[in-house]
Amino acid sequence: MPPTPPFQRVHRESTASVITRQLREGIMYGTLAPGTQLTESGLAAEFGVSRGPLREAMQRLVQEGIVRSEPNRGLFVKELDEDEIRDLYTARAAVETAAGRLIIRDDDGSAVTALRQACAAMQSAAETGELAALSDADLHFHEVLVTASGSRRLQRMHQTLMVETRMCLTALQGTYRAPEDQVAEHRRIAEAIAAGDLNELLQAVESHMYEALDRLLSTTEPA
Amino acid sequence: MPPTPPFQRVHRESTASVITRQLREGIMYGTLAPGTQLTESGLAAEFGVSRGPLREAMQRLVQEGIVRSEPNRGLFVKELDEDEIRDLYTARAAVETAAGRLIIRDDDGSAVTALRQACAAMQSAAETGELAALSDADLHFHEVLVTASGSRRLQRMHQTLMVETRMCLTALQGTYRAPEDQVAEHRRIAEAIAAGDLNELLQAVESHMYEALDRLLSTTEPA
DNA sequence: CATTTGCGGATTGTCAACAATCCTGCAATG
DNA sequence: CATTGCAGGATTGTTGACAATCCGCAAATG
Repeated sequence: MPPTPPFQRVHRESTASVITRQLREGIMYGTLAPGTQLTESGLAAEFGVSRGPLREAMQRLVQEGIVRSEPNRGLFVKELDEDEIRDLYTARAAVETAAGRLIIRDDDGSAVTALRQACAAMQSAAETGELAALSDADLHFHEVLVTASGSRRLQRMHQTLMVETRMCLTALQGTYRAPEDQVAEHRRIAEAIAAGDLNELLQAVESHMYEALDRLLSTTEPA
Repeated sequence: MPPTPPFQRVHRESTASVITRQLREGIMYGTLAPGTQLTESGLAAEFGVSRGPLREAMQRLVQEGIVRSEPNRGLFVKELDEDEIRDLYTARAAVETAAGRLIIRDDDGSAVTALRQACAAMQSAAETGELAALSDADLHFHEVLVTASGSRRLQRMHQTLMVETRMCLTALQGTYRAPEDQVAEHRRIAEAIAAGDLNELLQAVESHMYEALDRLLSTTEPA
């Protein structure tokens, strides 16, 4: 065989994958509001494909949990009530805590560097006052955290959870808070990991999620 | 409306769901060995359905991560190499630890009772020497643990992980160890939760997973 | 007037056939 | 002898059409 062929394998994305991704983004950023019915024939026409591939994409989204299927009725964008949001952040705490533990156990220093960089990015976004950028940097931090753990399964789980998180943020735009605090919370997580302090990590993640939850649910209708 | 109609709502399971479940079980218990190709036409004929529903079932399994899809080539039962197994148990530790934490935080006592019952079931299976029953009771314990946490997302994640766990156990039948130790490890987890001792819980789960991993990987080809 | 009953429209569920793609083996070629 | 080109067979990818199911609404009924 040729010694280290410098080409990367071509991989054409399947139609269903493309559709899945597009729909997912639409749901994430609110183009497809929660509760919206996703009619197969309509969407198939929009994407310019048959109903077959589209149905496959739907199956994936259903299995991901961001689309709800009512048999013989239709598919709907899942709505997140208060309990669901609570559960979402519980699950996030679980995954991100585990990721932090793995980093503490295995890291050679690169993970901590990446986390501090992510914090710095948040910091500069906070200073310039760009809230959209700050929000992106926020999510990016958590992505870095879980990616750096090296666990594919944690990454997969987290990806799904982040889609739902983005759904929440999109639905409730305008829940501002002091950007400095926001940065500080993340820095606390990063430094807990850097210090290898497990208990501090647990508390940092938990309180971070609790803060976010509190912020989200206070704006929701209290009914 | 009639006062409390004594009938429960009928809900027919979709064909894709039935097929998904059957295939999943087949994979779990080794009827479909890792690496096996799952040909659509063949399976469709076996199930007596068209390829449409079967493809949908496949999509679900792919998204669950227990079936691998090679475009234009086919679908294959996913094989678990050493790193995958390590990652699997890492993820399990993450989920079950989180479940335990939730129980410590929220439980009214019923969860602890259920866990102790599960331990008792293991104990009696260990005493009578029925290894199959012991294995079932083992898995049942972990199911109870996560179910009692009350988090739907943790449950969903765990379900997938347990399918893969069962795959491992099926593939490597005959990795025996002292049943008493096996029971003891679970009891340690249950009692850590009962005592509300977080650090003990973390260590109990971690060492339990580490034991299981060690047992699994020692029998694998060391290549 | 309240309840039931049947119809119309729309959507999902299923199917069988067609097109595109890929692997296998063999023969042709240098 | 290694490589290339080319059918043959098989499998997946896609499509459009048909059947089954469900909802909403209006007419019929007591």
